[in-house]
Amino acid sequence: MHDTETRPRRADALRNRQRLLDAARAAFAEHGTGASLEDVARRAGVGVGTLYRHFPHRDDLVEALVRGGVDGLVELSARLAADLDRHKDEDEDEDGTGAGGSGGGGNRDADAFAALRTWLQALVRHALAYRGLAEQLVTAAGSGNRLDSACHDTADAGRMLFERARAAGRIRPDVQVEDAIDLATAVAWAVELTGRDDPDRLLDVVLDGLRPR
Amino acid sequence: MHDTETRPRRADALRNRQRLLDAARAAFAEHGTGASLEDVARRAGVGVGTLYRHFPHRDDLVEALVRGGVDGLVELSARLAADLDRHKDEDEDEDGTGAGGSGGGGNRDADAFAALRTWLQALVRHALAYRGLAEQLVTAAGSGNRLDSACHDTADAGRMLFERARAAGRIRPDVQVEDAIDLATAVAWAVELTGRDDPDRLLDVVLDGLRPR
DNA sequence: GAACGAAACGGAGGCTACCTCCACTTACCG
DNA sequence: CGGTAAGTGGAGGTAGCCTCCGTTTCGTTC
Repeated sequence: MHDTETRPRRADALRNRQRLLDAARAAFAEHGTGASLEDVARRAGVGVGTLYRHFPHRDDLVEALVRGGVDGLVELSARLAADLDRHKDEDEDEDGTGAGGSGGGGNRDADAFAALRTWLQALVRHALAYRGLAEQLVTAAGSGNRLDSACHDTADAGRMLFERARAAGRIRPDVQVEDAIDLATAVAWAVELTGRDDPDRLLDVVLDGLRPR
Repeated sequence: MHDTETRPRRADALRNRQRLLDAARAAFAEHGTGASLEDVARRAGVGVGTLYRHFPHRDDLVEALVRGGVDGLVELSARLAADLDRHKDEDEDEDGTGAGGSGGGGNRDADAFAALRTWLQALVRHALAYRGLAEQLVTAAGSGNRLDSACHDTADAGRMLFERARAAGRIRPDVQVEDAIDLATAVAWAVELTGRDDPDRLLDVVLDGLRPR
């Protein structure tokens, strides 16, 4: 194994890192993820060199700001999946049929899709946190970036719900998680650029499209 | 009325304009619509000043390059609509029922939707002509740009087919043409950035979502 | 075919942003 | 304290944007 011996960062470094994050949050909120990095450094009261030391690429900065949101999505997915299991157990307790197959149980199947829906809505909201973020996210996916790993986490979280919905027979057979996530992100992008007010209507169209006919 | 007395452009101006368009086509093909305008001027063997004289904004250049495609979309829409009318007449000749209402005639209704599908596929292909074009297009829509008018033309062309499909009962009541066009463009965007090979599969998901349940 | 005015040209120059590099400062440890 | 690795800052090179205006060229008129 590699020597991952990591001694604690110096106090000033920690302080500056935090200042940079705060400054970036403000700058991105104002100008989108494309905001000037020199401006970020200026707001943080720090030289550009320091910024690039802490965050070599813009994506690293974006990742740090978005990390919390990603964790939230992962957590949400876990919670929704757990709810699904709980309801499933209750169903079995209540009527004892071991019917199981992908054809029948209306309520539970509907819930699997509803859970996916809830999660994808959250994903869209997440991608709308900053202007330009949606683009940043799709671009990062598969680029080995720091942001890329965030995308992986998101994709895994989504997959869990997606496969349950699929097992419940609520997903077109020719569609993959990646399709669902990319479409949701694309919806966020469209909403962002056209200044629409309700992301969910567009997303509902996509969601309907995910279902089999 | 205004004095729109327009005397013919000078020969060198015409020549340079053409060179700029050729250069831009090449540069955009290579680097997307975000290509360096100085590079475009260089390729055209012309000073930047000349470029900006002919095309004050990047959008003007994009619009000029894309005009042909837009006209194609308008034409396609007209042709598809005409075909729809022709088949409708034939149906009436064949079985004489004036049933008309939006509920029944399977074939004709399906055709109205198929026509919309064909057209939206063409729209996606159009938005994929250059990297970055999809974004350019949604951004321009509603900005009074030169490109904006191209978007209007496109939207009008789409509306014609869309409303026929709606009249045939093949469209969810809560969806508008703009939604369909924006979603198609968003699909183009996603395809562009994720490097997918077949735009039509993603688009089919969206198309299914446009239909009522 | 020379001369003239309008039209068109070109590119220097002033911005802003990106990112690197390295001489300098500073926190931490002994 | 003093040594040193860790951290800092910002000058400077590159590139792209767009404007401005002195110079060139076209087309016309006599």
